Amino acid sequence: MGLRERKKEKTRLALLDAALDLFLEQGYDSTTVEQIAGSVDVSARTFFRYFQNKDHIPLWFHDQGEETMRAVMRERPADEPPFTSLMHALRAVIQSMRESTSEDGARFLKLRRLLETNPALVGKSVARGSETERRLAEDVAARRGTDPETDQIAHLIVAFAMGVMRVGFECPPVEADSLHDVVDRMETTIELAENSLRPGWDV
Amino acid sequence: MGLRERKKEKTRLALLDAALDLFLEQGYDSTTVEQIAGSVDVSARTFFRYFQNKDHIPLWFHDQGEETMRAVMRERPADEPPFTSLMHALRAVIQSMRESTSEDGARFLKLRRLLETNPALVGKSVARGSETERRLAEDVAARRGTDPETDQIAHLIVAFAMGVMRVGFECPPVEADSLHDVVDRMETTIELAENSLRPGWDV
DNA sequence: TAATTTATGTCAGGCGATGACAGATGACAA
DNA sequence: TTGTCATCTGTCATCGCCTGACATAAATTA
Repeated sequence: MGLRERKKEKTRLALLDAALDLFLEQGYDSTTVEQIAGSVDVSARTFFRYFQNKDHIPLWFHDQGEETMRAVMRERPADEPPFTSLMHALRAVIQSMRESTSEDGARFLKLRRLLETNPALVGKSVARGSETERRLAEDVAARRGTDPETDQIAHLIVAFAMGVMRVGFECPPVEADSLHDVVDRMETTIELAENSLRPGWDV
Repeated sequence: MGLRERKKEKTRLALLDAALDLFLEQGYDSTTVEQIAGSVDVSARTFFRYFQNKDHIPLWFHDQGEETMRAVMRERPADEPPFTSLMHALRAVIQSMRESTSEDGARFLKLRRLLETNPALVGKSVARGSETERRLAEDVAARRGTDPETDQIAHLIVAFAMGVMRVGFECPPVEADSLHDVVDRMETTIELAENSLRPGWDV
């Protein structure tokens, strides 16, 4: 990895951390992009070269999560019920969080604190999830050998799975959460969901 | 109803219709608030007195839907399983659509066409739904006599119900959809969901 | 070292959104 | 009808997000 790439990665993380800290200090809305960029000695224009827009700061982990989930989905056996595969994918996401560096873990916890104090951001996070949902529905439909446009069951499977994910991450909104707690709770939520569904509903 | 109120309602609908038509003609992003306001002979500032922001145009039906759902939820018997009540509430929403004026019906169909051509708007629509979801979860928790902050099942019930709603409304994205088709499909989706869940899961 | 690629800063500008103020318009009572 | 009051509206100024265009500086490659 050349100097150029290392510098870029460094700047990206610096912007991310500066933004998260500023958001938590003085609120999301009252923090301007100029402030974020300024505290890393970078122009505002450059900020937008690293993040598509201001919202992408609190949503950057979504991209990681989606990538992980889809990768796992491709690896699961083709004859496994899709919802089961999705739950495995979910477990993989939290597993990768468990194995993440302490810096990434800290970022995630900051993010959670940010989302708890700012419901509007939860909405934006969910909005981003809807794109993920569409892509996952395509994956599921492909596995089921159906048309992703018309296969309601495929969409329902994914919608339920993402619902499980959201509930696991967001509820209950513990104040001083540890990464470990989040992970454990997700496991609980998954079991709850699996017990709620009729066996074989997603074949 | 005085002249003042009638005028306001007229302006609101005029803005709504003008906006929807412009969005469909030239795209959501390339339509400015100034254009919308201009085509109704109103200042841009006034637009923002009728709609909180540009996004509220495609999301105005959400408010109606949420109101209907929560009203139905309050009327359902307290000992009915919450998910069942939510499905009744969903049916009430589409029933109210069935009974709506032809103008309102036309607006809804325009909206659907708009959402189909603009995935980003689906995201924003879902984002708005997340607030609804939180409020509904509080209602469900209240009925279950639990703490809405910690009752994961309440959140899961609502998350599943809203998933059913989204799938019913959005999938499949029929080109020239009639209001009747949308309504029928929602009924199918509801039955699909009810058959997927284990009886008594939501008590 | 020279040539090429890529990242950054600066500048100008559009668009969404809000506060403040003044003028127009409908509501209402004398 | 008239005058008062509440409310709606337009104008203006301003902020913040975001983008395109261009020049400069830095890293890569030959």
